[in-house]
Amino acid sequence: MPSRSASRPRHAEIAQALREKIRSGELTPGSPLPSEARLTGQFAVSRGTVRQALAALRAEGLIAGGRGRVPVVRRTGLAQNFDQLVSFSLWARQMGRTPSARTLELSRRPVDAEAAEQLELEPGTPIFSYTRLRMLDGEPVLVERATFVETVGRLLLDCDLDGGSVYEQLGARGVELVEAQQTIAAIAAGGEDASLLGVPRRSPVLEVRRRAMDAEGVALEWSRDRYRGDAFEITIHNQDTLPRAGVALRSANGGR
Amino acid sequence: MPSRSASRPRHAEIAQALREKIRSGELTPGSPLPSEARLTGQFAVSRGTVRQALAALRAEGLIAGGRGRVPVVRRTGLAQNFDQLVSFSLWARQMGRTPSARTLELSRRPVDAEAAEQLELEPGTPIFSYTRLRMLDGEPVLVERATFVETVGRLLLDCDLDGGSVYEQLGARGVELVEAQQTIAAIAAGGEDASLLGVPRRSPVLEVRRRAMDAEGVALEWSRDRYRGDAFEITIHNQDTLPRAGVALRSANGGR
DNA sequence: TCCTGTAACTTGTCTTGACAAGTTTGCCGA
DNA sequence: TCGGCAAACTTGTCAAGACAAGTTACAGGA
Repeated sequence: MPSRSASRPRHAEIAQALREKIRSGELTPGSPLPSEARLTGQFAVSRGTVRQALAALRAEGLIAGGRGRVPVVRRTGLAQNFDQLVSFSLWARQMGRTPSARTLELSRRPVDAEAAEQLELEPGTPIFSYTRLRMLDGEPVLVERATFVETVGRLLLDCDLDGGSVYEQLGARGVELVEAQQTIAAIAAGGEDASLLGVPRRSPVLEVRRRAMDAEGVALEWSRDRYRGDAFEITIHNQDTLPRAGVALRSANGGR
Repeated sequence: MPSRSASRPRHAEIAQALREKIRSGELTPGSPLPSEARLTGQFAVSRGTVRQALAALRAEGLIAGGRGRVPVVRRTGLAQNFDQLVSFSLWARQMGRTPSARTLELSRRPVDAEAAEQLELEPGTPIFSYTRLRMLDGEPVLVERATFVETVGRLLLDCDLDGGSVYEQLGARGVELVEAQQTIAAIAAGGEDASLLGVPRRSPVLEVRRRAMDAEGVALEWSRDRYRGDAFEITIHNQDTLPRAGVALRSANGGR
């Protein structure tokens, strides 16, 4: 009977309210949440709605609990979002390092076989691709070879590739990448990568291949990033029986 | 297959049934699932139960959908549960390969400095550790150096280290690891690892350091796994703005 | 032919009610 | 004081129903 027309779903509001209580410190790790029955009263909703909100927090790993056990705060969730996960710039700034970039190439060309398969394009379809050398405090650490479908890639021409985060700039132009599949491998540095990164040939390099998609699951980007093996690690956090994980890049020698 | 028909929640059974239809190819990526109403009839449950099952598949990224839009299969999913994620044996069997193991060492000794920090133990506390060489179809691909806290490690003496999955065997003895933090790095193979894996020295190797915890978040295991770089990759799937990811090991040259 | 509006269908949200299964609490007896 | 047992409490599971909001299909008119 409540109008609630333009507002968000009730369960989302409740989840957000609880999230903020956790983030603000009102609920510290280890402290118990109110029981479902109490929350039902506090928010004046049915138990199903409360449970929907709690399920969201549980999926984020913010709370733990079980049958007969009142939910307990696990950690004060530091909001990791997609940008942070795949954006070198955002990550570096958050770590207190200074990121920079040098674009080595930006072109529009027919898609090659591999990218065609990953982006689900017909062979020969035009795409945009660039190669960038990324640096931390002036030291080269990453060679980035990205490929974008034409509709998105066209926007790259208006972006400052050597400036801020490409994802950020694309986001400002209405391109939202919200899902990605990434594959991590250890390879030996080839001649070009070795000289760009300033390491000996055949040094171990961390290769991350990324296929990024929009909300509909349409692949828009296909990239190969190559990190100096002596400078980078990738950490994965996963919990429960479900394969969900928080992923964070971490510099191996620098900040700990 | 374990009995499983005993008293598993109905929604879990439905989710599993749908998962298998997807994995078996009966439902291919792009094809629509039956509507909730139809599933309600097929499984003779209420709509809430069906939705609970679909929510699980959605969290795993297997299906997509939205209001008024019938769910659609996204991909034939791999990684399913924590065991698969960290258990070489389970993963290999599911991929149709034959895993085997050779235990090189198993000992009880005082904890070293690094493991003490990871396991949050006092320096000098006794722990159990082992080194295993893992093989796929007889070919060595992984050197595993694991450290367990004493209460868990003691159980290793009753386990068949060269037989099935250690996690499976520990699970049967009441030790449930449900959370892990893993760090992935590319390093050069040292002399010992190189000869064990049968690759040249300084070959690229994928190192996975793992800190595994029980439901209360207490660290029970600290391990360093080293995979042949030419044989293994790790794939991460993450979606939404939330840091959830499906993680699946995948053989680079062999399987698939 | 093209477009538009409506009806049917589908999923999202929310409620109420019930029982099962596990945990916590506190009382009582030894 | 200690141990065990039972009641109270809590979460997990499931049902049935109702309405809102979005999508699809189709008939009919311009």
